[in-house]
Amino acid sequence: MNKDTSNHQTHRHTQQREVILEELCKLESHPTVDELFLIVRERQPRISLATVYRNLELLAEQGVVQKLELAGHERRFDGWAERHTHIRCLNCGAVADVAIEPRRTPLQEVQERTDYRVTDQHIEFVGQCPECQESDPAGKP
Amino acid sequence: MNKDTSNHQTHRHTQQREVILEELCKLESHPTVDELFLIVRERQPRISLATVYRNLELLAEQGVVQKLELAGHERRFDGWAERHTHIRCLNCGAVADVAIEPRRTPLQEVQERTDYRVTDQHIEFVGQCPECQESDPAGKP
DNA sequence: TTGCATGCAAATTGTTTGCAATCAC
DNA sequence: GTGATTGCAAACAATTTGCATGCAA
Repeated sequence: MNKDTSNHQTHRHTQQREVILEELCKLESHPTVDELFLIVRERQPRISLATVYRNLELLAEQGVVQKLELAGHERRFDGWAERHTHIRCLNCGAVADVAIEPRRTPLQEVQERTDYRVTDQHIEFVGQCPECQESDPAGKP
Repeated sequence: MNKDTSNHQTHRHTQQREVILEELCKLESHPTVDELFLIVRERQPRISLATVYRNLELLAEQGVVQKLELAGHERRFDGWAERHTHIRCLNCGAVADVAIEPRRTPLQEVQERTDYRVTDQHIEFVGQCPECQESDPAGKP
């Protein structure tokens, strides 16, 4: 949990990390870790699932890719690192991008902008509660 | 996945179900299943975690309570069944309500309305993708 | 040569399921 | 009585971790 503020980590450039990033960026499908693992394994047959997890987390921490933690579903990753809005299909679970600013997000507006039949939205804000701010006035935990 | 349209289920009125609902409604904390289990167990010492899961799912299906599936976190339940916006603390994980209409949800607006230090938002829409709509023109799966 | 990164397997966590016993109707 | 519901334990799925080995710098 404790991040060094002076961010001079020695991250090595490994085959595995490169292939994972490359394959993720090729996709528009916002794959799950397992899906990406299967794809990467075609180029790196000895790679392990744990390595894919570890590298995706690391790349997300660096802001190179984006981690999507969708309501009640497995983690997915997005080669497009900028925060943007997603839409998930109730039936097949597919996740797609929605071209909409997060500032105004009415359900109907999304409906108009996609070919989805939009039925629900999950909106959650994250921050520091008043109690936690007191015990940590600085900011980052 | 197949719901009978004519909704004449024979739901029995059990002690367990009653206590679960009662204790959930007493709380404003949006407890996890496990948290609620511990509370309920004080009144029903022999109750099992599986029963709490089963009943909460059932009550949520009936629209009596609300199931919260928060980005990347354990399931939580809310005795207030109407859909509304939540905010979660980065540090302690506590989930609170935000008095704001889901229609307009800018991060700053939430910031103004709560004592949180708001740092992020997760917005996800759910619906049926075009492909799934074709194979199921009716609506509900 | 040094220590970060990997592969593998085992551990964890949250949730679901099978099944015999129980209890509401 | 009958079938929905329970408790229990085992199964499951997604993710994480420990550790000896490997490989980039």
